[in-house]
Amino acid sequence: MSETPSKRELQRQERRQQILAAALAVFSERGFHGANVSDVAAAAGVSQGTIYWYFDSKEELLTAAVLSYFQQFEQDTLAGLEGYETAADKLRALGQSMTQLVQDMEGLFTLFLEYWASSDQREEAGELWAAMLTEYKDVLVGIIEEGIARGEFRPVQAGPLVWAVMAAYDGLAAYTMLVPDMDLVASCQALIETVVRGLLTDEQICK
Amino acid sequence: MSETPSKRELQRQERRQQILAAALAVFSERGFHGANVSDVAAAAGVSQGTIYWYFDSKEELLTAAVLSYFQQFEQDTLAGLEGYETAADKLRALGQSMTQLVQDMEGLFTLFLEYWASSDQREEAGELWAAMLTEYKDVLVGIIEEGIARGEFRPVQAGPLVWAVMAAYDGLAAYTMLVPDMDLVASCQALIETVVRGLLTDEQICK
Amino acid sequence: MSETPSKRELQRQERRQQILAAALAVFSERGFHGANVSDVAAAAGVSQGTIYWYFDSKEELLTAAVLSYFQQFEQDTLAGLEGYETAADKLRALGQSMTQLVQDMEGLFTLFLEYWASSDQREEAGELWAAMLTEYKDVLVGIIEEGIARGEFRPVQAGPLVWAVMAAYDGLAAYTMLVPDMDLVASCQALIETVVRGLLTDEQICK
Amino acid sequence: MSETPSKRELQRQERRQQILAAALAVFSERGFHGANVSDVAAAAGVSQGTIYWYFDSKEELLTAAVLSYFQQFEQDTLAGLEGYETAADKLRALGQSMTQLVQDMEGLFTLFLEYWASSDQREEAGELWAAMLTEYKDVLVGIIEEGIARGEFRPVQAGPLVWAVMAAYDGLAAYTMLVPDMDLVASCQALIETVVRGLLTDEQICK
DNA sequence: TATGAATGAGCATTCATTCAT
DNA sequence: GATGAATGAATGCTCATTCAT
Repeated sequence: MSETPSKRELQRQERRQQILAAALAVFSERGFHGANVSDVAAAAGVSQGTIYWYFDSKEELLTAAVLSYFQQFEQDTLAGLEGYETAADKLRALGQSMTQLVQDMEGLFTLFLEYWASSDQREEAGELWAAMLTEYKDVLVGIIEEGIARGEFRPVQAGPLVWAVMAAYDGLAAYTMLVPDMDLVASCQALIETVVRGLLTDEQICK
Repeated sequence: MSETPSKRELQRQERRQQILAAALAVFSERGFHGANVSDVAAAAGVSQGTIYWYFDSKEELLTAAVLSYFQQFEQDTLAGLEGYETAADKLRALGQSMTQLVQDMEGLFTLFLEYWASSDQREEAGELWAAMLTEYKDVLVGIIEEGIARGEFRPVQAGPLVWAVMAAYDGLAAYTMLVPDMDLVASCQALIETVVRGLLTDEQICK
Repeated sequence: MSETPSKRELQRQERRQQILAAALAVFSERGFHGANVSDVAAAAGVSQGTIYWYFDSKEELLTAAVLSYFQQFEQDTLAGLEGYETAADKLRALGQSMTQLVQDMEGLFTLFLEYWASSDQREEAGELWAAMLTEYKDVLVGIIEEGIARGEFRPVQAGPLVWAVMAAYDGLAAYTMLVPDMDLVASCQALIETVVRGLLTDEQICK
Repeated sequence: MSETPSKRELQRQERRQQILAAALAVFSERGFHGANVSDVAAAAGVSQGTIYWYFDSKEELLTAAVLSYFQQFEQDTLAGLEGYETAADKLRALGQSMTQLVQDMEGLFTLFLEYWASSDQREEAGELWAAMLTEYKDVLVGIIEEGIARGEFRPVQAGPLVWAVMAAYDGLAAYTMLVPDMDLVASCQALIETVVRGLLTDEQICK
């Protein structure tokens, strides 16, 4: 009845976060199939039963963990875009955020891949995922179209290109774990530079 | 008297292929974790035991299936490169092969993702993967460096860029399944075109 | 308030005993290899999973069952030694306990044999066994040495002889099942009597 | 039709021996359940199928191997009895043979135990085994009764005692593997000496 | 709320045995 | 005779999920 989220509710949220953090850590280390619920429970310092008090299934737990992580990332990143003038600079800034993300994620990325790839979840989770990616894509498309409008970029169809660029980052995250001597940062930079140059108008280049 | 490697051996190879094909089909449809060995056996028209006569484990079966598929692809693709003159055209040709691959693979790609992401294999199988990817990368790097030598491309560091492009294709394959309304072919083309343009020297662009 | 170790813990112990008893019964009837975990589960009135909640493996279950049985036997037997005066009488009393054991054990003994003989356990479990046997041996050695000190027995090296006597009982248990018309009790008595006489000093015999 | 066992037949016997030897080696090293038919086949340098050309089942293979070994032993041992005068000396001589056997057998003994203990075989194999043991027992009983007749031994019931002595040897063989620091030879000697003394008449001792 | 005990379906793998060649 | 390929029943064990306290 009270407006303040009762101490109970606060504790509940806290406990929930505690479990989510543990889940993220455990899943990203051992993979979704490799980790089991009791591992998460142990890492969170609660019993198996408690996990099911907060989440309906192992799958839902994973979804929640992944979402919470990405929502945080998205907020932080978009906020960091302020203060850049040209579309090219904005693209470069976003590129850096994504590079950072890819570096930080390590195991997390494997986890996402496995999660996508695992057959059962494709429906529900796929939609969530698609929504997040699309949101992200729209930001990038916006920047490019802005660049086109400003005469900075050639009049390309931004959408397909943006998908490819995002896919490249995700793919690179995967490669990192397979090809240890690959220079992740160099690849990210080479990509964004080449793409930005590919977008520039002839005037921008030939002036 | 005959040069042929004994009928037995032939039958053996045939049976092996039969199982590999079934494994590829079943795994790519139901995923590695989702499918069980008896599914594969049934699809191949043999008993479970027979699977183990030809492969040591479910995992090894997967590795063999995936590898055999890719080796075939690699051969075909590289053969198709003949007949193109400029580095830009070769890149475009390769881009088309990869686009085709990504389209064909559908379920296969999910499988590869799961395979990469799944925790156990990372060691042995990861190295196989890395080797294949590296081989591929070297071909692409060779083309770009040839382009640089011919004065067609700017003197970029080809390696990192190539990784990013390959990663983009793989990533797009994954996206396809998540974001149904994404235009895969358009993305592939936008990528390769933008990248090729990003590589061209100022002279090529401004002439 | 209560000293009792929580109802939970009590139930846990009870359940554990219940499973151990079932395991002993099932294993001794069908042998370790012949019986399967679900047999034990059924006999204990629990599910297979529950077995694994209490024991790590089928093998560990066997070890625990066998140990619990023997520890009980050891306690009972040693307690029964009180009240005998001469070393010879003590030996005879122990001999009777062991005879009784051998008679009761029937299937159990087969199980123990299989357990010893089965290759995997030799390491860990073998040590447990060795410890138990050694403990037992020391008791017998103590009695004989006491007899020597009292001038009742000749000054023999007790250790090796005791091993042989214990081995004889175990061997007889095995023979019982192979040679149905063998008179187990007579053999046990003949053995202990002959050995006791063999131990007596010349004075004891010739007086 | 020919009396001479045709070359075919000779080869067959040879091959059979070859398999028996391999079986004995493999089974005694890995145990009956631990070893599989293909292990034996590999050790014998033949294919699995061949094993079944010579033996009906894994079990029959084991039986044949064990029997062939023991029959050899029995022959050798009994032959060695000639040349001893007193019953006591004969007992001691037999004791030495058995000690030797127990030492040589190592893994073989484990094998026998496992074989006995394993539930299925008890019927057929048990009888074989019983027959062999009984034969052996009768020899020992004969010696003791001869000693009694000669006035060397007390008029004991030889049968039960002999079973116990034989059981002791078998038991010691088992113990050897469990209790590494047990002195097997000392135990065997202590046993036979104590038993022989236990058998001697008062006159023999007090004279 | 939280616990830990209980469940039981599900699955990879082994291996004695058979059989076409 | 001999081979090696094929079979398929059998089983230990895992783990997401449920439930009595």
